Amino acid sequence: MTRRISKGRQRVEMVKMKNASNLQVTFSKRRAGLFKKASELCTLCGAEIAIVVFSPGDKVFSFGHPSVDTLVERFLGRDLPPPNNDVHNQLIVAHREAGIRELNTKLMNLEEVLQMEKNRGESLQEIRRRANGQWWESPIEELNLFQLQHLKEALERLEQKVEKVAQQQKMVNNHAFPFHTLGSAWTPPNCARESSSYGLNVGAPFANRAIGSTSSIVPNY
Amino acid sequence: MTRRISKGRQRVEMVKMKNASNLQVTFSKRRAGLFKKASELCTLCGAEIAIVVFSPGDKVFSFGHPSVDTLVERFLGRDLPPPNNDVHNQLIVAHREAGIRELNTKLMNLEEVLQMEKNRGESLQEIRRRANGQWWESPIEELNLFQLQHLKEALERLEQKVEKVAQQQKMVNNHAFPFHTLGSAWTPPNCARESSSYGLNVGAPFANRAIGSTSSIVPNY
DNA sequence: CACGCTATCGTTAGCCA
DNA sequence: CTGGCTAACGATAGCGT
Repeated sequence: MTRRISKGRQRVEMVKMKNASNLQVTFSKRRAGLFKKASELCTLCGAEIAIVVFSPGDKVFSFGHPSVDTLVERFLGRDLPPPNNDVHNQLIVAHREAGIRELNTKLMNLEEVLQMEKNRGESLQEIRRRANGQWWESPIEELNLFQLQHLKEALERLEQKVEKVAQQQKMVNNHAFPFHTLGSAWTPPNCARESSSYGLNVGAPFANRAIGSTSSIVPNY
Repeated sequence: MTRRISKGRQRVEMVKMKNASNLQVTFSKRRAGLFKKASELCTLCGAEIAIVVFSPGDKVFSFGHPSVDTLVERFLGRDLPPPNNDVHNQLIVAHREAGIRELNTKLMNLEEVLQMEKNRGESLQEIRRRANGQWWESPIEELNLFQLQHLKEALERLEQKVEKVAQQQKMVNNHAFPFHTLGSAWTPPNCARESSSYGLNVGAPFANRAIGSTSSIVPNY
């Protein structure tokens, strides 16, 4: 402390942005911040938000609540009735009349984690897709296996994490858990969705299982 | 000041969220903050971001750089080559080697304004669309005229604003203005784009002119 | 390289107009 | 309801590890 006493680094007007690697770090951090903000807005106000980010290196990251596709489709004109309106109303009502903001905050944290995993998974998929033209047609079963092992590990860790916090929630809350938000952001591992979901129409093997590992699977090349 | 001295409102763990109207205000403010963050991320790191927000009242707001549709289409698998890569590289290079962060900051402010106008326009369009089922088939030419007058006024004000700041930029910068970002966020008034752009496929008359007025056109019913 | 720390800022809830 | 103000809080750039 007191390393740079008063007007230390001072972020002059905004940041210094030294070089490329620094820019990459900034990008990652700010992207995380953006997704966190979006998550907060979702949970706090009951909004539905989809975000798609293309990094300068053309990697893709996305945030979606309840899902990017759903919202994009709605945005593209399909006026399908506001999907889970009942659930949403429940959510908002719960927000208004119950005093369980602590639950809310913790839920936000949870969803934040889930989103980050989600986006990691997506970028993994996207990176692999972009890395070599049509990798899914070549013999990469080993690689798949290797990464799938990491994926499985990550999923298990994540599941434990979720379970743990969920248990704590149960402890705190006397009634049934009023928030159904997790269900929309989290697709169970054995749930088979149609293949036109996340990175889609590339025919990617483990498409639309938008969950990734906690680290080291997605390099930032 | 000193009204709530030490632990005044204290935002206990996070916000109080008294009632519905308060929630609405919070939603608006935080949405603005989210878009600002996105804009910053775009300009700072040269990322391309699309955001679609559905409010609890099912109003739609969107942020897109360069445009929501472009990014959504790219996200939906069309692997069209990174569009204006040259321009983007110029941007990044300029960011790295030139010390014109002041320009950058001002540009961010400009883009922020532009985005807000953009989103106002979109939500206007969306609201009118949702308000009565198929309003574009009824005789609303007067209304259109009325709103178009406001729109025109707003556009002119905005244009002056942009021109003014652009002039200032020219004054500051000895070289050619290196940022081409505005061109992508701003579609000139007389530019005719195809009708499948913003709110699209609803056949809305002034669709995809995603610029709105500065205020009072979009009610928040 | 990714994560933790911290001073420094940006963001925002609550008001008020 | 939009915009401004202020205190409090959150986000984050830089740096260690």
